[in-house]
Amino acid sequence: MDGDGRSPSPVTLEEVARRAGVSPSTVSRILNGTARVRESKRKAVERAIAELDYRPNVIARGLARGRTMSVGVITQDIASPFYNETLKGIEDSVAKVGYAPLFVSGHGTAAKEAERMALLMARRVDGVIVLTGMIDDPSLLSHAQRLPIVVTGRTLQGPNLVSIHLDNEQAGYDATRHLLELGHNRIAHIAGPVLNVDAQERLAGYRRALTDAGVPVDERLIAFGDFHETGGLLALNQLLETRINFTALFVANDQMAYGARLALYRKGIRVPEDVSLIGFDDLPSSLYTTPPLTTVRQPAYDLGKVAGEAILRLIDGQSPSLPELPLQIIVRESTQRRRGQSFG
Amino acid sequence: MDGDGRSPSPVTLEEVARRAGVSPSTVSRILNGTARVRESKRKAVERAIAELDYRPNVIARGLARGRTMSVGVITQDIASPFYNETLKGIEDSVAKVGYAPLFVSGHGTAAKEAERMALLMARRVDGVIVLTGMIDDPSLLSHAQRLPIVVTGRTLQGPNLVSIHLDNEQAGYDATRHLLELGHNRIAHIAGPVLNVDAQERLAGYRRALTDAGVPVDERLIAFGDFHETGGLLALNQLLETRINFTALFVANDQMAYGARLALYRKGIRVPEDVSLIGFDDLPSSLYTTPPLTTVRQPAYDLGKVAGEAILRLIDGQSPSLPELPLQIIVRESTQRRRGQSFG
DNA sequence: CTGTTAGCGCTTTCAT
DNA sequence: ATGAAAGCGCTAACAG
Repeated sequence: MDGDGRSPSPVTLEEVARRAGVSPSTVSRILNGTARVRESKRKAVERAIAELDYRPNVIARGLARGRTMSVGVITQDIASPFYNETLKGIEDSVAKVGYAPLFVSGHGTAAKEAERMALLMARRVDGVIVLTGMIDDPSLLSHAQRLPIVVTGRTLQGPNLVSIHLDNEQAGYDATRHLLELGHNRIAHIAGPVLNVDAQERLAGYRRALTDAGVPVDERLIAFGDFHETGGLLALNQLLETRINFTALFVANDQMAYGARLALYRKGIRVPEDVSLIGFDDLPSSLYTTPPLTTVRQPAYDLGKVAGEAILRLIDGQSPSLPELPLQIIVRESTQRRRGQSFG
Repeated sequence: MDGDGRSPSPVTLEEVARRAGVSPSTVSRILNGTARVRESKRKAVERAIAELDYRPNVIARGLARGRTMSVGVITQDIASPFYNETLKGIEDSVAKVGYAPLFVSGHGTAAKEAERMALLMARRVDGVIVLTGMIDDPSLLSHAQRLPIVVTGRTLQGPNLVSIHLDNEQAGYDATRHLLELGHNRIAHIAGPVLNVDAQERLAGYRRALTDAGVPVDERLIAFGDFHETGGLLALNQLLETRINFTALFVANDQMAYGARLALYRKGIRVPEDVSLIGFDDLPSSLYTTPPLTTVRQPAYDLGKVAGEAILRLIDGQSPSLPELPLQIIVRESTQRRRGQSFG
């Protein structure tokens, strides 16, 4: 067999026009609501469209209008459990007005991201959303000269560019504070990649909360991971090796928290009886870990929705209004009051 | 502020031609390697391209060639933890030859999928990959008359269409068999949605394994869920309510297994000491549950890779060769030998 | 080997 | 209100 039985050439606008006995421009006008058209012609055209099952060619339209009705989305990894919700939010918001998102993986390196950006520009996307990329600010600003950009996970202003930033520092502070309020004062932290801005901010919040509470920051209680499960597991083992005691643990994202939780399980250390554990992100499955994970909820879906709406406005030449996106602690069962002497 | 500082109109092929002192066709030929061109001209064109930082307009090219260099991908939910790996596989395989995937969510309903399919066709994608859709076979076959299609999760043959099917029945059999071999004979099953083919097959495998082993199938030991965590939790509670004893549990996917695992945890039923638990999919996080989950590994990434390669071949008018994609049991720590009298 | 000439399917002046 | 014509950026015969 030789799989061929290709398309009986799709119907074109011209055929519709011919069939309806009008000119192509009239059909176009009706399709786009560009101008008033006599009712009789409109009817005829609509009939022709239905009979022929005509579907406008979005590509051709894009060429003619200079708009492709598509937006690029650069992610670190399209398979990341966190960003998937965001992608969904983007899809939902842009699809509503006929836009299609083009998702590409940046693989977490600035070089790859630059390459992907070029690819998106070659496809003439009308705008691009960069989800916490590694690409540097100046490059972003320069790309913004050619097309609208919205970027998450950093604060950056510029013509044709908006950034959506969540207050990770404050959330890191709150997470740590939650632990402090439960009476813990030996609180370890598994941070994310050193170069990751979100990770840096969460760590800063952790330090500030400790300092504010008069608890000295013990650097030996801080380990670093890669934002993946393995990283959390490794970091926890490292923490354990230092033989420094701690009764609570703040992990910079849920994936690493899962890894840490397993490492704890292996050592027979119970959660939350022996150590309280708080994560960050609130992945869908964090509600179903044993015990369900206390964590900082990131509005992943809403983030996507807001980013999608923002890029649409930018494409429209308007300046988007960015609603506040709160980070919120979700207390579940992996944290509890410290047994023995209480804090403060 | 009014975000506008739009693109200084991208360089076109014609400008390159002018600058290099050749005709547009020559530039095109060089770009596409369509014909031999004198070395001197090639050099001149290459210089012009570099100087102008020219990027071919993929859209215009698509219009002219009748190929858009993009493939559509219909998923149930682009945020599903299972299919994300698959999407990545698709992206990796098609991006290699300059193709871009267009991911759209079918929301698990035939109607939505049909709408998405129309959308993809309006964008003139060169082919589409349907990941276990709800859309019926005849519709699929009919769409295949207009463009190549590869579909997963069902067996279907046709011109311009190939299906990639994994042997879920056998895997369901193997999973149950694993439990039987550990000495269990009161084995419950949480199945997926009744209308889902994969779910049906896994259930059939479960029945066959039991029957083959001379263990009567007890319908009260079978509950149904929605393939999400909640569904697993609910189904397990339902199972518990019937007060029928079981010492092992085969759950039709990992997400529901997580839910069931939490329900067990809440009742103080230990895994694997009191009940052995085996899931299906091998989601990345199943390696990090407590205890790590025994499950059936689905080659999600490879599935995407194979699907991507297949659609490319189909687009090329060739018939793809489909490698076997094995489903394999991964024994971890959530299953163990039944205590007390052993089976057989 | 290379330039000229038509389109690809649609939108958009510009007339009428 | 509507048709004719030009053009979006590129490719692909068709002639040389």
